Amino acid sequence: MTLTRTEKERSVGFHPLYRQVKERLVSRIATGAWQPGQIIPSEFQIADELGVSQGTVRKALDEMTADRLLVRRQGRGTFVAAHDEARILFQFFKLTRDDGGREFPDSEIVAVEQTKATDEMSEKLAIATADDVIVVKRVRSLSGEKAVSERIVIPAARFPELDTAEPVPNNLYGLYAERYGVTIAQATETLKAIACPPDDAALLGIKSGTPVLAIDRTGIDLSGRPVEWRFSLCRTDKFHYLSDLK
Amino acid sequence: MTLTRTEKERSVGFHPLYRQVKERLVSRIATGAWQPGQIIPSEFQIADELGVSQGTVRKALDEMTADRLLVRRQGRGTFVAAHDEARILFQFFKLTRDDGGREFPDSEIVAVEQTKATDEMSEKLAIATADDVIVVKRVRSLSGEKAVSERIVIPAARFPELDTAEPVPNNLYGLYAERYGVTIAQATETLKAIACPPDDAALLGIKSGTPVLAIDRTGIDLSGRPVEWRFSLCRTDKFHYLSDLK
DNA sequence: CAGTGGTCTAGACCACCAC
DNA sequence: TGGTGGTCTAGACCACTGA
Repeated sequence: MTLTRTEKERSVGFHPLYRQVKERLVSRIATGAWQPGQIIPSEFQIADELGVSQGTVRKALDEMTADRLLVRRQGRGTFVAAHDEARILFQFFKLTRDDGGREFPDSEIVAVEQTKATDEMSEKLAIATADDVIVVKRVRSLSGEKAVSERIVIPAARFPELDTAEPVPNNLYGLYAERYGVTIAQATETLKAIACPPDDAALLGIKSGTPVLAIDRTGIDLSGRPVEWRFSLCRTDKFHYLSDLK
Repeated sequence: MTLTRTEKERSVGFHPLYRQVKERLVSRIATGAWQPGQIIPSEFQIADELGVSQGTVRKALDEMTADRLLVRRQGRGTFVAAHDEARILFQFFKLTRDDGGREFPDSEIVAVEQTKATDEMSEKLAIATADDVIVVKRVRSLSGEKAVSERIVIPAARFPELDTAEPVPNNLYGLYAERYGVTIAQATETLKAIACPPDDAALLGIKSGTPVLAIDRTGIDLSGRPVEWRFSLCRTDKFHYLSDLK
């Protein structure tokens, strides 16, 4: 049995067994041993393998479910959460039509290029200045109406050939997960109201200077490292950003 | 023992024991039997009283802690969460200085009056048209700088004499909880970028038409009913709205 | 030191699903 | 009908707090 509480661990800092189990299981997702959508072994199988009780495994799985890393289905099993559109709509896409209808946005790619990171980019992504980055610019629509103009910056080292290998899909987080094994586990967004610059105004079909919602998002992976920097300008004349405070 | 699973309950719809326990304990907070900041009985005491095991009580308390209704302190006991400034700062006040410093805002009251609800107000608060409401207008500052101009609407029936009995405090949610036994458990916010109207611009000391962040918030109590409607205009030249996506 | 919450275990039974 | 997750229980022991 590898999972145990040694005297040293006990003295330095207390890490409950179920957290050690959780760390192990998270790393199985992070390394790709467990793929998105795949079923994982039953609680008893994991418990036997790690030499702990089923209740301890359950507590680890419960936390991972709360973190949206797993999906449990009674009677069927436990599955690695996929970055499908339904999940993204719920977790990451907060812009909604004013009538309340929620839908996954369409995307129209404006540009994809690989360049050297600016100081700002390298700081946001915690990489070295002038490291290669891939920059995607696109316009997103809701119900056929242009709603968002955004620029997405990702480190080229973690996403080789994303700019050339294929057309950039609508669901980027799904691509990150399936093709590159990178799971966006959480994100931090900073919101401001600004006057829309001319270039984005032209893309969105609105007048330059119109107030728009500026969203500055940093996407974080399973190990807590920043993976993506995204800057979005959103029309809010017919749409709004939804924030639930709980 | 009052908590048990009868044949009828079983056939109609399954409600696990720990949820029944939770409902009971939540209602103790809702009715004021347990006051904010007060310690509640130990897990074993509650278990004995309700005729269930300590593990079942624990699961109910765990959920209530996740809902921020309780605060657990190892070695000391479990306490009813108070609407103190630290909690509000974390849960409800999302506007932050651009340098990242978080602080509880000061308030300067502009007007307090009791009037008849407009159609919009009565819809937001789920009350009858022309029911009495209390309207508070105030300007809030961060680091001494005016940041928010807002209007708060609450039903007069649930907050008798709030407009006259005392000066309106900075921490409104604390007043709701302590004086009126109304706990704001969660809120829904809708965000838009708009051009600042002249009146609010004057209050904030900015030019009319400047893009500002408009926040439309509905505050919900423990039973899920809307209790407060709040409309805020926020300067975002030196501040930003923080949203964590998890 | 007593009392509280936190962890871990073991076992029983229920609800749900697929075969 | 067997296997999965979900609930409930009982008991042991650990970690933390305050008197």
